[in-house]
Amino acid sequence: MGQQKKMVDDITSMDEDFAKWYTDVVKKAELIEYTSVKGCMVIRPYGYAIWENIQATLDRMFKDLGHENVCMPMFIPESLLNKEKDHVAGFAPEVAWVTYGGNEKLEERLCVRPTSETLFCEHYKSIIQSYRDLPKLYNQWVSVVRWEKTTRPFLRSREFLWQEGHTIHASAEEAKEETIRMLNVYEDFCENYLAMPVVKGVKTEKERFAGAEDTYTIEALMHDGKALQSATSHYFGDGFAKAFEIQFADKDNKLKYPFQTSWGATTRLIGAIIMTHGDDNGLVLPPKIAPTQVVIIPIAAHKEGVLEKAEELRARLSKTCRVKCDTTDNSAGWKFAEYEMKGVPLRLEIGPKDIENNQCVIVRRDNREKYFVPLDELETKIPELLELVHKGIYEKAFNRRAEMTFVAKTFDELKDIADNKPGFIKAMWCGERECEEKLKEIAGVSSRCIPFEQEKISEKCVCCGRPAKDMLYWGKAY
RNA sequence: CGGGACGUGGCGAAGUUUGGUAUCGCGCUUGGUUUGGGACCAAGAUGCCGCUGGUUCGAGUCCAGUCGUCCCGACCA
Repeated sequence: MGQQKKMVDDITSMDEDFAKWYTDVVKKAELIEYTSVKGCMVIRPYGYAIWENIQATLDRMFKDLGHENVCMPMFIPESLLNKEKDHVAGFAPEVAWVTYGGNEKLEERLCVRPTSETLFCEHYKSIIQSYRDLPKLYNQWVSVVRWEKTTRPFLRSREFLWQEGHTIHASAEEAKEETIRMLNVYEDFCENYLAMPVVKGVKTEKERFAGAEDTYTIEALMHDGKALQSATSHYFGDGFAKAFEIQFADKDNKLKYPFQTSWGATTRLIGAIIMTHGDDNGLVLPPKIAPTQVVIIPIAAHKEGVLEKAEELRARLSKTCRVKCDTTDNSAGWKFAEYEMKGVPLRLEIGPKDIENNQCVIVRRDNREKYFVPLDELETKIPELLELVHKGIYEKAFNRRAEMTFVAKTFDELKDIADNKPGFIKAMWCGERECEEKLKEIAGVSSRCIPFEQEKISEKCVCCGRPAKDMLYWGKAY
């Protein structure tokens, strides 16, 4: 049997210190361990299993839309990184460089990829000649490195795992469609698999990805009222194609520049799950990505027949769900606390009394509701309960977001909300960068996105009073 | 990169002011009793006190440097 480590120290409560609560959960649920390199963490089996489930689901969604997986190198020569000037300006400050190979100093230093646009461009240039070669719908699952100054597990590490999709199309329209299609995939995934409501929209020019024409985002609201950008999708136009001289012969036999997109989601999603659903007892995992969906706890396991029954149920239920049976000799109470901390959606208790009545007790992680379930109904009841947990945590998150979303019509209102009420602020904006910067500087909020679902809150910009263009979500962000 | 806190068995801490035998709780090992909300008894094992140098008869403690971690800002997935 595995380790039987005891977690006697309580998790710091969220209200007391949210940041401490977060690191407590991350450590005590055994998701990560720190290493000797700042910002580089070990993702432990339980944490990695969550990522594998995220990965498996997204990968299937991508492939259903015709995307293919590839794998680019980890190194980018400096000259290649330098080709698109906005792009390099955006990333240069945070790249790690390789300057030696063995004992030899390299003639040209290599950066460890912070993102792979340049590599994809170089590759596309060499494989695309004709419109018949388009589109290419590529994706890769790799890690990237960004030398961040401040690091936090999952939310900001120097190396992180992600997928980056890179597509290239014959027309701008097709590329734009792809950008939105993938944004919708992320929204679908967050809401229906992670039970996490998101706001979908486009970034302002100031917040745009380096080298993109448009950056689309889904923004989620964490328990403490801070926003988290959970995935992005970029439309590049033909800017990269021009910088990298990618051209194709179209049907009319004229050389044209193709249009590109890129889109990504990272291990940050695990941080989002923790901070969206977690509570003072620890993690609460969305059933669809929980490594263990049901944990069986034998009660009075020394009594005759209990362990056998528990094991029999485990074998039976493994066809229905991801199930685990804890047969260690820790006390039942210890196990209850342990699996609550690990966020397992359902706990199944089976003891002598239950066996006598041919039933078991099932307890939901999200609200601790208790169900007595006849053993022969488990195959139907468990999927139902998992679905209820999914809906329960989605609704809780949705309602909390609604309670923490405020409307500001004037600068003073906005400042007051920003200072006193954590959450999203909806306010009108004139479109000027100056106002955006002023709100950041004076109220401490950044623009999260211009949501697709617009509301006309007022006619005037919340900052300068001039005629407003759009309604924006503002907030403090991770 | 600025401001703050910190580094002592696996984990969490005390000890540092005033230099003098390395402490406590948890975990771990063995045996026994327990088991429906973090059980108990007994016996054990585990320390380059972050690292380097200095002061001193003697340094976890004082001095200098260095590395790293966490939190709050600025920047970022």
